[in-house]
Amino acid sequence: MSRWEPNARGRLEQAALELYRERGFDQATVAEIAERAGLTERTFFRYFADKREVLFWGQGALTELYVGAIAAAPDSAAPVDAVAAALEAAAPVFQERRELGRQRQSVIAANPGLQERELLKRASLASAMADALRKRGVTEPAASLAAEVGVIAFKTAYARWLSDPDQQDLSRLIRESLGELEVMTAGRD
Amino acid sequence: MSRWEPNARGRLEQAALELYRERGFDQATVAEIAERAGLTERTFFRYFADKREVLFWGQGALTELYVGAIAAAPDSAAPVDAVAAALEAAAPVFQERRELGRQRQSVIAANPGLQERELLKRASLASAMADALRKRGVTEPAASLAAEVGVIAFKTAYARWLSDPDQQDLSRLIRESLGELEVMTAGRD
DNA sequence: TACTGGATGTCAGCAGCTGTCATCACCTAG
DNA sequence: CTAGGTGATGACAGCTGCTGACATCCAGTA
Repeated sequence: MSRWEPNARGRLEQAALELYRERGFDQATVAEIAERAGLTERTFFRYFADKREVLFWGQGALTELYVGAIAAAPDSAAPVDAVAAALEAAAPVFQERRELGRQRQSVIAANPGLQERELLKRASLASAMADALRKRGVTEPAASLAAEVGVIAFKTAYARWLSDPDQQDLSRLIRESLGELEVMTAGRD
Repeated sequence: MSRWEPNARGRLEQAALELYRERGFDQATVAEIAERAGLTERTFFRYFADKREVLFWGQGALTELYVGAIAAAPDSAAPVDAVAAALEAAAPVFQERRELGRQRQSVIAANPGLQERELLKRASLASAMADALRKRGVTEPAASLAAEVGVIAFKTAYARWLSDPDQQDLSRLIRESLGELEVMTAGRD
């Protein structure tokens, strides 16, 4: 394995996920990850801002997908419906990598630091979707609230979809979660 | 300032907030904080799990307040209403320390690491409230969704209350946010 | 006075992360 | 074919957050 092997980032991602699963996030050192990928610790930090980020890289591209879908929603769509359309547009990306998703989630679930990072990613997704809604003319606080509600619905649906092997259709679960939220908040005085 | 001055934790909290504001979170070292408080770095880490936690200590007691209020809500109250009652029950705690809240938030807003920690605290609050709802017989996913919705409403209301000096009544803002959420999710098909 | 327990100090050490500079592979112009 | 340029990687030094282990100190109590 000489210098300049292709796909350094991918090798680092894979090595990290493996080591985090084998010995736990805290017990795996960055030096070990880099070694397994045939690189040095310094190079790891050139690709990823920190030891956690290696599990979350790719969120950026996903965010663009959500934002694009919101922008593409028909003018007549209510804020929550535009968000719902975006969530469903992104669903296939997850459907294609269910097993990888499961592995990632089990690692994250075992470490509070990783949960923090995931929450931050979710928050910045909500913020990006709120931006996209504002560009459609939605005012605050409706834009932010719609985005946050969407993120909650997705989170709930995704967790159910990952944990129940019988569930096939992530989009359906997303719609169901949004429906439950509607029932929930309705009928107050 | 000899050993055994009282209120070590309080001195550390104050010194930390001061230093974080003076030079930024990253530039302030734990050794400096401890020195300003008349203690050592090692002692800092006996009181706080890490450098961030010093800004969030006290959440535990607050959580008990929320949970207690949910448990005390009348049996007839819907899940969201029990949560709303809890949020309003805790509001006075914040009303009493508006200026401290502002300072804390400005420090947190300037540092992603601190935002992560705040999100984690919020998530664990939501989780505790969902637990409390389940003890009232609320089933999933209604319990979790109601708790999450409540946290969003509080966050929104608190931000508005902090940033607008004209706003006096945090409870009123909380009710308004919940109302907006209701309008938001209503009327979908 | 002696003893005990909890709080604090001291010291050593690892691991995450960063700045800096050298080195290497590849590309292109001449 | 060679010289230089460019971007990726390595090597090294250093700071800081955080932890374990053990010593030390103060306050109360028998």
